[in-house]
Amino acid sequence: MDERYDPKKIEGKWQTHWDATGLFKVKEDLSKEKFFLMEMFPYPSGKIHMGHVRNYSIGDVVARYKRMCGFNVLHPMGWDAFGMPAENAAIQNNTHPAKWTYENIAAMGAQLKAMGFSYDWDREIATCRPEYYRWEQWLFVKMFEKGMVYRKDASVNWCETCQTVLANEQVEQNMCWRCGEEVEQKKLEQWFFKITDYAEDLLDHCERLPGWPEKVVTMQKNWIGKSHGAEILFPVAGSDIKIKVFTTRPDTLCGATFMCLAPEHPLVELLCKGTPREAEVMEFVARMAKQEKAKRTSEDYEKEGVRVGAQCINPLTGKTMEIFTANFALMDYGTGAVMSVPTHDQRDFEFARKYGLDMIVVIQPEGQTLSPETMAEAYVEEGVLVNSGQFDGMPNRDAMEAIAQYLDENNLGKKTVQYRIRDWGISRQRYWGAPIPMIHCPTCGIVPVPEDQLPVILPEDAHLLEGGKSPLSSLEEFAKTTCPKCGNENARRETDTMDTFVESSWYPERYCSPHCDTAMFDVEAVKYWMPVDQYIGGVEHAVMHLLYSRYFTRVLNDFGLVDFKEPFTRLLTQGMVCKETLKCPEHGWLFPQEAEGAGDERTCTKCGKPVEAGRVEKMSKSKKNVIDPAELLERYGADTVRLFCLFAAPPERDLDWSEEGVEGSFRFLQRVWRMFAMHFDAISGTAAYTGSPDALEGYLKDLYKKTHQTIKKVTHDIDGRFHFNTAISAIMELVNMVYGLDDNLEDKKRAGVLRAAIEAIVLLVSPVAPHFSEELWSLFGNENNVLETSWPTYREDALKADEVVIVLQVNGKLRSKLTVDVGTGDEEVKQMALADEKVQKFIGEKTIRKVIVVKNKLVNVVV
RNA sequence: GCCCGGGUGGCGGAAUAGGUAGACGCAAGGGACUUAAAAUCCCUCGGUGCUAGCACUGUACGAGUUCGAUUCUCGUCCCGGGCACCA
Repeated sequence: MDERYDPKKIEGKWQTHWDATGLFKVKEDLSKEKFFLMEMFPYPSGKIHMGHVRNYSIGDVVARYKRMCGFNVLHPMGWDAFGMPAENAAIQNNTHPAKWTYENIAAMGAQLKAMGFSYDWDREIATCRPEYYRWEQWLFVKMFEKGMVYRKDASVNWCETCQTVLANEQVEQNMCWRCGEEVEQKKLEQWFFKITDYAEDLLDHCERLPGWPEKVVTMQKNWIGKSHGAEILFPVAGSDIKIKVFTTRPDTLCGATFMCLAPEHPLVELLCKGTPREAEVMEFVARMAKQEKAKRTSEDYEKEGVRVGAQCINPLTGKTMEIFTANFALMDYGTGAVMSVPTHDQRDFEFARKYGLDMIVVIQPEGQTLSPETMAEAYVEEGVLVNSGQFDGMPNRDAMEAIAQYLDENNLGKKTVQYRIRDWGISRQRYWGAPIPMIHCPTCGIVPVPEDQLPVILPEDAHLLEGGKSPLSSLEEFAKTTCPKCGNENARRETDTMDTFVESSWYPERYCSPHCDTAMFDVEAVKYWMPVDQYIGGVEHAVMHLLYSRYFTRVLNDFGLVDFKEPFTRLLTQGMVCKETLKCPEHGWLFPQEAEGAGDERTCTKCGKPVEAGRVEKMSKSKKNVIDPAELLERYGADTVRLFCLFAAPPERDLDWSEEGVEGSFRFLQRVWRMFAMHFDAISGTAAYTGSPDALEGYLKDLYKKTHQTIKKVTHDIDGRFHFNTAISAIMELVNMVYGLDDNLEDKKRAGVLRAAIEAIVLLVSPVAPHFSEELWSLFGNENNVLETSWPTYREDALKADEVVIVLQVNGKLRSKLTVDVGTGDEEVKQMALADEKVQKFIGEKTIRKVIVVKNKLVNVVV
């Protein structure tokens, strides 16, 4: 064998071999226990980045480990292939989104193969292919027929730069999540999925996701945002109109002294119409429509409102309340109307002070008397009701229930719950997405495309328009159609496409039978494989993608297509890949090669100014701190890159990139290779020793035990815990021990024990460095692949040590150590401890008050 | 503001039913091999003090529980993330 480990000589060879023998292909096999492992599929942006490498390296370790443990492992990969970057790139490079996308898929697929990931590539999917989105359209029609999809004219988030509508989740700090442009409001006819119908179920099952990180579950719960309260009707003075409000504090009802309506509330216009206030109110409404969302996020946000010129009646006290329209009242939460209780709500308090409105205290804290004149802020704590008629004296917690019940009995309101989550707006005014399979007929209205006419294929000959606007509406060959119901020839297709989160909401199911052309998926295959046993991806998808997937699974469940509700049993969210940044006071972010010198002394090559070593931050092009996996692959090979990604940090934590660390990982593989080569002749003709440790002695006995202890540790670290860094550490320790081999060539069992240790090392490291292990494994003369070999097992009798070190403490401080046989009696150990010279010294003249003995661990003498 | 995480050597990180703090790796220093270098192998490596073997001290900071606390409790500070006019 070669003296040196050269990844170039072995990685390509084994990749070809694995591919040719179909090693990674799987099919349903009822005789085996299944394990469905998925990593989040990538957007085909051009080439893979370190985030992908880390994510997929983690996944591949689990896949290979589970496979060796005897599981039938489904480990697929695909492409989240629709989306805006393709359009942007197409406009920029004068190409077509499809061409750009398919080329990227080919390039990135080759890179993933070069990483040696064990995907069943026969199951590869790309969401932009009609074979895929066809079934999404099919489901859309089914959902439409069942009333799970609807269309409404809605005020939506509009990004002028991207010329498209954004979902609430795609708006961050009122900026577009992709381009950073400020988001405006625009009214458009939109398609919505009724995800709110499932709000309660989605929330409820949050408690039943024990395999998910708590953080993600919490974020989902916050997003759904359930609050308990009551709906209350307030009659408008001198009219039949009643204003419905939602409140979480029905106990404060008697303190409600005014009412605030959202500017978009239909009653605002109705109530002010024909009054002297009309002009001012409508001016306010128009102003709010323009700036409301932008104002919401500004720091120096000011509560403001105008009187609409009408009053309503507090249903409990009969008092007249002024009606306002105010900027902080939101039309899309609750009922768009707020009963304002200035004494017990800080926002209402400020509003009332500003406009000089009445305040009535209705909750009195124990041992204190609040009065509206002297209050500096709203009282929001617990207390007892006052000024509330029949409810006076009642603790406010009880009053919530009592008042709600009273309202219900008198038809004035009812107990209810509200959710923060809104229906999922899926319409996108974009080209590169799945067409919404609907037809607008002048006579029949909205008509779904019949099943036998699906898929509605996205025309690939469309010319993209400057500014990113969708060309579909102006593409007559596409838009013009006949109504499938009445044959009207002036019907037009829906030209909006679907949010790309729709595609990723059901791709696990598709992986189970990716070539099924008679249905969304083969129900039996899904029954076998689903749900996904382990899903791995970035925490940035904690809300949107994961929530939508959970929702879609429920929809499929309602259609009887799947028999489960939760798609992902276990979830691992891995941390980001970060690297040091460099900043020049004049030239901003610098590439590493733009700085000269070392450490804190570096200077900018352009201006000579001292370079500030910035913080370690997530790799990004703009900060010029990215590492291209392709270069690493070329220099070190896939196994080293994989090893470093797994060794440098536990998966859920951020990983700090270190060039020296990669170098160290490479050195480790080199070291193992050398160890193997060094002992190869001595052990190649021998079988690994598998007997009892008691038949061995000295170093060989220790090495044998260390081997089995390592197998146990690595197994436990990988299985469920995912602490690959400590697993690798353990293997390194074993390797170090083999290096410390004392050359007692006389011992006949030497070769066998050595072989046992080295075989274990090769197998244990194989999920991390598969090509490397495969090569060494084959040098042993094995015919089968490592992946077809069983994961090593350990002997219980080889785990326990013969002797243990007992820590001797005096008053809790370490003073000495003692080596005794395992299982030495407490009393004997205690006597040995007391007789210890150093212990004696620290006891000195003092009296022994107590001696604590912990078996096989320590003795603590208290004086 | 509210809700979650997290603060351990020069660095990445180990160790928690409370029981030797710093595994493993990186960086650094020393030695061996070599004509030399690279590569490799071995050793040292939290801080302070000296009589060089010890002693003291040390897991963000301050208290507490305990024979014993990185681990449990309370308070403070800092960092990261999520939510935030949600009625």
